[in-house]
Amino acid sequence: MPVSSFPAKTARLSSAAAAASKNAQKGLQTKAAIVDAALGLATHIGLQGLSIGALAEVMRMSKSGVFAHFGSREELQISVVREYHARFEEEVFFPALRCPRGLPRLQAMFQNWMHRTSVEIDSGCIYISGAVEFDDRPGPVRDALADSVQVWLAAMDRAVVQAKEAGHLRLDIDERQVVFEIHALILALHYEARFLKTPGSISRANSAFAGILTRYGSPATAPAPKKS
Amino acid sequence: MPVSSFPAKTARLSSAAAAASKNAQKGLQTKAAIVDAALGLATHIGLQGLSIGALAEVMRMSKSGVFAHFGSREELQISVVREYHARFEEEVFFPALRCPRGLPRLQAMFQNWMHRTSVEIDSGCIYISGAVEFDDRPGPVRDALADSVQVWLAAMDRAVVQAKEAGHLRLDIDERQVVFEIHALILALHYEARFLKTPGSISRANSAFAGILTRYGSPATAPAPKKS
DNA sequence: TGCAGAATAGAACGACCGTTCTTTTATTGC
DNA sequence: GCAATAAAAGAACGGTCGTTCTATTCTGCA
Repeated sequence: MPVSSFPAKTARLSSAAAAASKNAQKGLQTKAAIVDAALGLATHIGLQGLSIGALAEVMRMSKSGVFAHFGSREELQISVVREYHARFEEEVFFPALRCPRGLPRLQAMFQNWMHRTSVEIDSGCIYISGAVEFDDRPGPVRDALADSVQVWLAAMDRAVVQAKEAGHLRLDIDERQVVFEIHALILALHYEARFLKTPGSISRANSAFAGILTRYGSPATAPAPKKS
Repeated sequence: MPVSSFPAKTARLSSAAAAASKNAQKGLQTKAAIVDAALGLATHIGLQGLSIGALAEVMRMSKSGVFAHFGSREELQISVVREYHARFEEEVFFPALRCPRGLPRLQAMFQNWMHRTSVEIDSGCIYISGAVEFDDRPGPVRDALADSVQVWLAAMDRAVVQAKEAGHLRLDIDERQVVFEIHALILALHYEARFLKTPGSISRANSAFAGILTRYGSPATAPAPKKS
């Protein structure tokens, strides 16, 4: 069962689904290539820093040629957010679903998230940069960003609940609290490694996660060993 | 002295040194008022979003009138970072120094930090927005930002070491690890409260801090009670 | 009071921005 | 292969940006 049902209206249709349903017109694959390049730019310089002129230069196209695919800069930004969302799911969430419910899946989700964040130490993360850029700038871009993040955090919530149900985590804990603390580690890793360039941040995030599992782990179960 | 030749040196001289040496001329208090307004703007829209035109409008001055005080936009941004740093110290760090070393001071530092972050849920924090805006944009603004943050994190490090020396925290822990986890809570609070508008984030950060103290607290001492 | 020098205003610059409109080129269906 | 249509280019727009230059106003000291 996919994690997201809500953003799939029409624009999501035009990016992924339509490419498969109808015979792929030229324009759609060009648009996909533009979004891909735009995502590459936006991760480094942010959604606000993303300009159509710079994007056109990367694509070796004219500004108006790029622009025509989206109709507005805002729509371009939303397309980038959706593409990022899709890749995040593909890379972090879906593979973890193959692990059994409970602690194994929760650990897989964190490990995949960590792996992606580690890569993003060099490239940047638009869930983090976008949060800063749009935190008091209401509008559809902000909504797309916030919705994507909420979907992922809700998936983490469910994983924690399942770990409780499986007896892997204590029953009296608040799953939101656990997810808050895990989310905090990712944010700190990004901040300290990408901005401050503090060495050893990755292992600090990992050992803090182990600490969380120990603290919230079911007393029946042995404290989760760090394996693999 | 013309402001144009080497803006970085002359502008810095005219901000701090001249204020102490000569009696405060008119221009200096105007400059201070500009920096104050600039800080107010930058916390909301970021250091990148801060434009001289908008700042001039707020100050009811001409663009060139504002500009002349700094010589460059970059120098304006640096002045804002320095002002933010000074206020952060004044509000978070210095008051905590009146608490005795060890756990009380560490708790005071965290509480002051939390209080400031709680206010910044509405106004924004340039240590966080600046990190995103300048994380791969090298230069003096980035350096000023990173240095300020490092100074504060180093002060937190010292507080943890002192808490170990006082026997309040376990001796085998890495102080950097503790500070990493505390920093993480602040970042998550800012993210979830300011961007996602998740209710209850403040108390989640507080209870996570209590958990950190419990986990790293000296077994000799009773687990730190949540007081005040 | 008057004058040097600082502080501010005003206009203009080149550059880039998102967007619109028109024209040309490429692709598709028959 | 040709017409219909989609895709891309090109030029231009009004706007904002940081910055520069010159002119004006204000301030402090003799």
